[in-house]
Amino acid sequence: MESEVRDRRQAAGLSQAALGAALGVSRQTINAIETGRYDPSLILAVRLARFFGSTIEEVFHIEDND
Amino acid sequence: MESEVRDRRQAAGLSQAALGAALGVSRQTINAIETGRYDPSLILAVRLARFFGSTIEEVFHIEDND
DNA sequence: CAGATATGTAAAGCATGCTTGTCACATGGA
DNA sequence: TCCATGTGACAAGCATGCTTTACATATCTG
Repeated sequence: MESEVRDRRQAAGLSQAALGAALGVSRQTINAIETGRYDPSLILAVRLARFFGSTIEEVFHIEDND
Repeated sequence: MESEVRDRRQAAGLSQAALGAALGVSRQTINAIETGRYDPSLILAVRLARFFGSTIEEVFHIEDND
């Protein structure tokens, strides 16, 4: 799954660690999402979208087959 | 997490099994989501929202603490 | 009554999400 | 150079999502 997390995080001037801390997850989790190693849970996806003042559908680009 | 899945499924005149089949998951998974036993994955949440012609944020009501 | 359909739930097992700890590498500043 | 910061990745372990199988209950219809 592709996402705009990296772009939006960098636009906010935050490190992966800082974003993780702001959302209550580890920096490795942010890294894994940005590098596509796995998809976030629904709850974390909502937190990310809200943090960026956006919606899940805008932040995460979900294809038909994943 | 509360959701409108049950209401929207019934409005569509579908059984849990029929909805599961339409989305490629088991009827138990639909049941578990409707009864709140667990939250769907992000991908399944997107599939459900799209199936109902809506957005994740509209179908799933996600509080601050989950 | 018997059979079909819909729902709720449980157990076991596998897949995925997330944690902490750790190592490695790159870059920039004193 | 040395040190701090940022990033990528891996392993082990725990939590959660989803599967199949199975059992129970309720309702409806013949």
